[in-house]
This record gives sequence, C-alpha cells and structure tokens, in this order.
Amino acid sequence: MNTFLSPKKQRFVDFVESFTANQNRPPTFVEIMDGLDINSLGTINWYVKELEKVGVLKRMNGFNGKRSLSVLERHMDNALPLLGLIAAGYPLEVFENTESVEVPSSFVHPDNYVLKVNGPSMQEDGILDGDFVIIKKTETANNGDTVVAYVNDEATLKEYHYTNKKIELHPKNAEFDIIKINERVDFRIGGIVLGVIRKY
Amino acid sequence: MNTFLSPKKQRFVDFVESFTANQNRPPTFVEIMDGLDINSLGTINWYVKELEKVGVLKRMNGFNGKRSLSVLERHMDNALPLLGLIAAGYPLEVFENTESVEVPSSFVHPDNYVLKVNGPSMQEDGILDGDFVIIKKTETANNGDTVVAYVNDEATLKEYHYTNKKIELHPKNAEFDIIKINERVDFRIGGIVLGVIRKY
DNA sequence: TTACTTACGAGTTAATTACGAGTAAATTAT
DNA sequence: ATAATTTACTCGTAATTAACTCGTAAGTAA
Repeated sequence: MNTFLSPKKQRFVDFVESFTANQNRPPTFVEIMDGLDINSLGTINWYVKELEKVGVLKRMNGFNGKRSLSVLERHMDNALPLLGLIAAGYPLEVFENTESVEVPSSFVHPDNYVLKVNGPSMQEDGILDGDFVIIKKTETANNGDTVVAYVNDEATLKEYHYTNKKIELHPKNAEFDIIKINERVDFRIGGIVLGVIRKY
Repeated sequence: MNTFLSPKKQRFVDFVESFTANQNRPPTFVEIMDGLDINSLGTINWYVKELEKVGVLKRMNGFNGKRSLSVLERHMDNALPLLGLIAAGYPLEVFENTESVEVPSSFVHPDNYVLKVNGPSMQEDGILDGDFVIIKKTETANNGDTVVAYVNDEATLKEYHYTNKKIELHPKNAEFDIIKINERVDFRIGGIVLGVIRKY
C-alpha cells in the first residue's frame, strides 16, 4: 500500500495522525486549518477528497460536525501480507509489491499470511475463486486440513489426507483428480488454512 | 471500539461509568441530567440511543424504574456484534447477551452486524454451516445480492432476484425451493451480505 | 400514585461539503 | 526555447447536514 504522497499531502496525513494520537480523536477541519496554517476550509476539503481517492484517508461516520476522519492504510493493525495467488495445479504466483489484506485481528501473527484463491478446485468446501485464505506457515498438517501443497514446485490448495502411510491431496471439486504422493514427486506442505475471508 | 466518541458523548459515558462505580448501580436519567447539567430528559434519551447504536452503551433489563444502563464494549477494536443465528426457513434466533465477532476492520461500521449461519441453504454459493456473515442493515437490495430476508417473520439467507416485477428468493442448494414473493406474504429485507468469514 | 423511561417534533449551532475561480510550478507540445 | 497545458494546490462563500438541545406527552413497572 505504498502510495507516494506529495510533501504537502504527507504533511497533511502526518498532522491528522499525530493529532489523533495525542487527542484520542480526529481533528476537525478547523483544527487542521489552524494546525497547518491553511486559510480555507475548501482547501482542507480538497485534501480530504484527494487523500480519500488514493485510499490513505477515510471518513468515518462520524462525530464532530458531520463526519470524522481517520487515517487509514497507515498503521494497519489487522493486515497480513498478501503473498500471492494460489491456483489449482498452477505455480503459485508470487506478488512482489506485497499488498496487504485486512483480517480479523485474531488472525494476525508473524507466521501467517494471505493468499488469494484463483481456481475453483476447493469450491465444494466453500472456498471460492477470489476468496482470501489465511495461511499459517507450517510443514505438517493433520488429516482433513486444507493445506498449501507444493508438488514438484507447483503450489495448490488441497485437502490433506494420510491413510495407510500414503499421502493424498483431495481437491474439492469433481472436475479435479486426487493427487497421490509417491517417492518420485517432490512434496512439501507450505501451510494450513486457518480461515477464509470473502468480500462482496 | 473503532468509534471515536465526540467529547460530549465521551463525557456522557464517563459519567455513567464513574457513577456506576461509585454508587454501585447505574444512574437514572434524572441523575445523569443533574450530573451533566442538561435540562431535558429527551436529551439523555438521545445520548443513550446514539451510544447504543455504536455499541458503547447497552440497556440492561433493569432495576431502577424500568431499565438500567451499563457501559459496555469499550476497546474492542475490530469487533461487530453477533446478533444471532440465521437459518434456512427458521426464525432468526436472536442472541441476547450480544457477543462479538472479530472482523477485518474495513467491515467495522455502526450499521453492520454479524450473523452465524445455521443451515446449508447457501452452500453452493460458498456460505457454509457455521460461517459468519457480515451484514449491512438496509431495506433494499440489488439483483444477485445475498440478503437477510424476512418472510412472514421467518428470517433466512437467500439470493435476491427481481424479474418481471416479481421478487424471488433463491436458496443456493438444490434441496431447497425458490421462494416467490406475492401480496399474501409479509416480506422485507433485513440487510445484505458484505462478507463471509470462516474460521477452521 | 410515583418514579422512572420512551417517543416525538422542532430548533440551534457548529462543522462539513459543494462550487467557482485563481495561481505558481512543472510537463508537454511545437 | 517558447507557448500551451496540466498538476497541485489555494481561496472564499453558500448550501447543507450532523450533533446536540429542549419541552411535552405518552408509556410502564412497582
């Protein structure tokens, strides 16, 4: 979320941020005006509009006067890195400019990350194309866990099963086949799914 | 809570809080009026309503006069009230002792709340038994939205469709039937689904 | 009754938002 | 190199709305 801001805009959000931290409430437009030595409310409104456009500020409903601002996308308390796009049978596409995805804060942990789901291979388990899955990095899994599985360097989302000393990876979509792991394939677990988030 | 309170509202809850601590009972409206130098009970009632809306105060059933207030829900950063359990074809079961569910903070808004999903009626849309759905209170919906629909006082989760001036509610599970809304049924929309959260 | 809560309508004030216009510096086109 | 245009701000005023206020009437539980 590294939007570069012009110095003036930067100064604006810095002010909002520190005011909020100090006073435990966001500033009013007049307070910003005074603090930043600007002489018109129109100007403040212009800044707010611009910064809203790029997603750095957000208006909350409300309290003072009409609305209130809060600085957003800066201290993102409940965000996890969005590391990539995971698909059925295709390599994990890794995102370079790590974006972030907001998650319930109970999921926030240094070992966790988020992947965006690409294909329909887990559809019948209620993990749809476009969903975000929260992954916990781990090398082991229990029967029935949904895991990020690396098979010959392809990453997929599958259900993990271990029976009769054989590992099987079950897609949850009749169109896809079960993968059986034998000695000839290079296999490892990348993590297990802790949760799913879908935004409409 | 994610909501900053205006200084006046803050002062209100502070008063309630400290009164309760001192007297070991919540204040009456008149006591708040005196304590805060306000001249109208209407004003007190207005504060209580507002603060209830944002989930900071809650009325308990009661002991002085009719009800009593208590201060609730401070400092829960990304939580929304868990209002009930919604099922396919059964009345909405409403939770009294409002629990909370953590959600991505982008969902946190006074108009939003969470329901826990009970039946499998939306399974094919990837909303499973046990999932939490984040609902935005609204009376209107667009075609294809997943809505909380009240039909003759039964609440269900369905996909909303409006075609040829007829409203239809589509479950997403072959086992369930489409509901057609006519004049004989009492119908309203309770909200639309903004997101889904699943925790394993 | 008494002691309290709730509902309603209406008003004031303070803050936000819309709008039209202007400027200086940086970019781009000629 | 110069002119034209765009970008990043700035201003002031008017219109609008959220936040808060009041008083009174109606409702409820003991």
